Amino acid sequence: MRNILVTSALPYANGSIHIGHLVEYIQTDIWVRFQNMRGNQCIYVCADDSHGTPIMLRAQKENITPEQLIERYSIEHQQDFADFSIRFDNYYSTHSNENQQLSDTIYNRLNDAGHITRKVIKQAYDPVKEMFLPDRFIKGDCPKCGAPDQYGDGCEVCSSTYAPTELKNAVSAVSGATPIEKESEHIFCKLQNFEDMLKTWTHGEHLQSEVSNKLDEWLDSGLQEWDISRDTPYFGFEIPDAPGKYYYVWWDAPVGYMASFQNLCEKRKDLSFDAYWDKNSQHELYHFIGKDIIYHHALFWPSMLEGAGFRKPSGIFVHGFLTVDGQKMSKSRGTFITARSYLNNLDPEYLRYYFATKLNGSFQDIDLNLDDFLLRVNSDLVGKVVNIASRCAGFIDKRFENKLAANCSEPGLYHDFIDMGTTIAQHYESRDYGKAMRDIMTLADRANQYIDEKKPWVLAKQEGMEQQVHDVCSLGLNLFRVLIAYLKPVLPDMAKKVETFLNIKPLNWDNYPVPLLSHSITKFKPLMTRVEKEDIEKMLDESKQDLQKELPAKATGATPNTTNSKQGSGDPIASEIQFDDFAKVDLRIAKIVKAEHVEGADKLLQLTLDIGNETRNVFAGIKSAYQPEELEGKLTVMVANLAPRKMRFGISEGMVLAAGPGGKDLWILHPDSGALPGMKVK
RNA sequence: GGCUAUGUAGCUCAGUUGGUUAGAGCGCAGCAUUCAUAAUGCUGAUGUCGGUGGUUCAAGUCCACCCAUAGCCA
Repeated sequence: MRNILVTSALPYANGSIHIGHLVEYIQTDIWVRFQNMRGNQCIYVCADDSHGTPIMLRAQKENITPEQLIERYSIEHQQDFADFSIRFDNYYSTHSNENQQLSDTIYNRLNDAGHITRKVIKQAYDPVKEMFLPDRFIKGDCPKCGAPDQYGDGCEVCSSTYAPTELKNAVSAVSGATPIEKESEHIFCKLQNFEDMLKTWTHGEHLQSEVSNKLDEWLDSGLQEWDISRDTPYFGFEIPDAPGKYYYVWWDAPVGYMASFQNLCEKRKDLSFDAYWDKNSQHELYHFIGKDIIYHHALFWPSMLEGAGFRKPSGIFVHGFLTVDGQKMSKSRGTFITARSYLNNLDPEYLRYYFATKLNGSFQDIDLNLDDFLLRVNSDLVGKVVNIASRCAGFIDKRFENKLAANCSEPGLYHDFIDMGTTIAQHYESRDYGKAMRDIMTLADRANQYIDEKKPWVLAKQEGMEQQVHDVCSLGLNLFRVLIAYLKPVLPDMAKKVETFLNIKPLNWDNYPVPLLSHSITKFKPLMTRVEKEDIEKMLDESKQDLQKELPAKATGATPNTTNSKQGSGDPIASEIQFDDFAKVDLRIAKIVKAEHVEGADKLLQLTLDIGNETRNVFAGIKSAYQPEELEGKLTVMVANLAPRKMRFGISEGMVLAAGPGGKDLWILHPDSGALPGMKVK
């Protein structure tokens, strides 16, 4: 039995969990469940990351204490995780006694060993608010390209990086005052003392090769001293020998892993803190993280542990980011989806499965393509897997009183399924869940092929074929049981339902090699329903509404003059495109020759458009704003080369252009008089 | 700007150390089937493997440059 301690990165306690976060927690949870199913002891701990300037300022803005703020998010985060079946052994906070003590221990030991130094640095200071400003809280014009309203650390327009002092017309985002430069003594950790250790460690099979490559860049250019202190006011822990100085949030954040585990040890007598964290521990320790925080986990953290005489991680598993429909999550597109808005509309197991099909153990970004998501989940889980049980269970119920056959008719086939378990386990172990899912679906295909080949529904109509029907359907359910065992780390809720249906003990990785024979099962109930397109759309709408709620607050803060040009839309301008991109869209003047209601459609009008050489049939979602009579005879603009789209009421061959938030507030475009149908808009 | 990755069928992705006509799933088309939550089975079409050069008997795979995308730069 292996003893394994696993962590996911600590979510920051000033925002909600979104589906981007969930990639990591789902990836980790699957791995932990897999390890436990194998009979290993795998402990999974996490915590909220509760310190730092953003939390302090956010709490001030809301007129509450930071403690109240982080308590609120702690409750929310844990509820979200629980509802996605992410099962922590302990979920704690970095704002805890254990964390403070461990942070101090590590600091003191590093200090005693001469790894800590102090020097005076100059930093931006807000004279009104009387605080030093983190880069993110200074805004100004980019020194390279002049773009206004950029953060102090880098420009989002030309993506250059610079020091906040280089910003032009810099202002404090906290008070609006012009920052001044002020000196202060800071405390540094001498990372260069750990350079040799890190060079060895980062190439010692603890990391993915692409991560080692990335680290080489930093190691080759030489490590610098790391600034680990921040001046008061700061929400965090005061450094023992430095009044008014606090640990930088990235100091005590990874210590939060240890602290959470220590807190668990206080509750569970069978666990020993030292057994896992002692310098000579033989237990395994893994951190799952995103690719943005490699630095902190693969350079700083091992140095802290080494310097303080603790063990270093056995491995750091880095994953990529999530895109939605190929793009960064966007609030205006509704693809900035929080865990809660997903849960309000869709089954969490859909997402667990979909992420599993995409994850492959590298730090490539993964894409949630919503059309693909729907097809994939419905096809694989409902059409293939659950269907096996569904098509066999009826026979077993109606003809055999829910009792399985006494013998296994095709031991060869059954053993093929069992044998595949070795490969699938290897894929899980190496976090290549995509390959595991593919193998499982190949087996599901084989089970369906087998049933189709034997055709129990035909046998059932023949005299004397009862035994065969019984054998085929019993085997089908036994194959299904094996598939569910393989899927259990990904789909724990479905596995539980199947355990009830099959009347069996909880499945683990060893208790299925013998098929169920002469075994009584319970009545089959649908195990999973299909993803519905409308539910996805409802989720996107809900996410957009969340944005609308945020907007008014922002708008009132600005002066009327500057908002005028932006009024009517909170949508930020989309990312820059080239002329070629624009030229791809073929816009034409169209004459609305006919407009009519569509029976059964709440939002659509059916338009017949004349674009010169041809007429087009277009369904437009403008019923709430226009009567058909108002439109007939008018000219408008349409996208003429949009791929035709099959809708419930027919095929739509393009779209007309309109602006507005929706409902009654919707206005279609009209060209100035003189334009003729078919003219290209350019 | 530097670095690390990524770019393969409509979509999502596999492609081991360079080696025959480049694969899978979904989608699409046709046929079969109706036990099953319109779920299944069989057959089929689809690719300048981001671009340009180069190394080689042979390049999706190696090298150089370029383009696009993502992230990091304490």
